[in-house]
Amino acid sequence: MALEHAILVSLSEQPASGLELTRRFDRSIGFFWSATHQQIYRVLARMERDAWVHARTVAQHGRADKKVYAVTPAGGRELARWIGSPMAGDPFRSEVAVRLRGASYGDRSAVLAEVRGLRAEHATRLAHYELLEKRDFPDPAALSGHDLDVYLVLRGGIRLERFWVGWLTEYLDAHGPYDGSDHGADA
Amino acid sequence: MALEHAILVSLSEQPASGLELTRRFDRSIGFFWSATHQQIYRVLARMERDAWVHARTVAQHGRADKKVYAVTPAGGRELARWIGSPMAGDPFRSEVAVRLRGASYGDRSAVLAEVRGLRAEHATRLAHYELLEKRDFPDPAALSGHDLDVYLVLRGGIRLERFWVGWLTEYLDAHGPYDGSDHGADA
DNA sequence: ACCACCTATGCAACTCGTTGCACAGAGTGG
DNA sequence: CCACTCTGTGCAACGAGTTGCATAGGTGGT
Repeated sequence: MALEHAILVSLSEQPASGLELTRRFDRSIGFFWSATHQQIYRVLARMERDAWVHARTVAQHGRADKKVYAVTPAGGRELARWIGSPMAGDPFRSEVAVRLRGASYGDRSAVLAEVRGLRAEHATRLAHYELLEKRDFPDPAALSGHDLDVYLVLRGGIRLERFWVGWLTEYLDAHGPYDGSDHGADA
Repeated sequence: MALEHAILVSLSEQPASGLELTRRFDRSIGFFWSATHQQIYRVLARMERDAWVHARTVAQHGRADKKVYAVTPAGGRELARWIGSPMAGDPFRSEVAVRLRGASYGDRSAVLAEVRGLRAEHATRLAHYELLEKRDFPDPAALSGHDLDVYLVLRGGIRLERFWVGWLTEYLDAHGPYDGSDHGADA
């Protein structure tokens, strides 16, 4: 549904091959949209068929040739059309929430341990994002246009990680009359 | 992947028919997991085949018969197993984020209008959740067990809606040198 | 009597996404 | 030279989820 458009955004920022796109989807774009390389290749093929992108084969130093994709005018029009189309809120689908709600039907202490691990992961990611923010956007007030958009999406990632850390902490506090530190391994 | 387990949680709380489950997935459970009735019927059939649930046909007043499903011991064991299995963080996949990042390739003012509408929706939902919190959980400190879990998941919904309202507000503030109020209709 | 609508269940076809595997060229180490 | 690994591209099969439609009984309006 939207992978095509995520790819159009990414290729508009900078043309890339399938594998390069895959790496982006494991990094910056991947903060809010993930995709495997197979899916990307398949969608790229369809987009090329529809003339939304155009491939240019590039011979490389020692490696295999790569096909570098760039957005065509038709692709740009499609992206602009989609950007302006009505926006639906993202459906929130959380396996974690299902588990938390069902915790009393399983091993509560195991769930608490998992939640501690999960909170640690989110805290790590949050720290990483905050580092990126400081490093890449020292003066947010000076930003505008696409740079500002990139910054604001990073801000969204930061806010989201804070949501997770906050919620999981509330969960642990409510269920654990223990202290916040771990007597065990994780966290 | 997890719809089976979401259904197990819901049926553990209270047995239900396919349509009743569908309504739950449009309400409380649906805050963090959505499913259409077709999908629910299909998964229920598979779960019955695997003996995770057992159906009892119930004749009704005037309406058509319904099949009320309840969790079997085997289903309870499966749920307990899943609850205790390693928990992966929920992948965050946001079409909204893709649009915000790509806004400069389309009509910026249209995006801003959409974002204002979206923020209004999230604010409405937040108010609704906060009402539920006050009405159903006047004394959270007294909760324990499954009731506490239900409350904490609602708290997650509240925190998530606050995330959305906060982020979208930051986006609008950064892009709109206008005031926060709307000269138009939404917001 | 007829039509429209509601509850309740379900099938079929399709899209989206994941997983596992394949293949080809090129560099690296034994 | 052979096996291994890395990059780069791709197919096939499957599972998850959505959309559209079908059916069957009951209820209420005209």
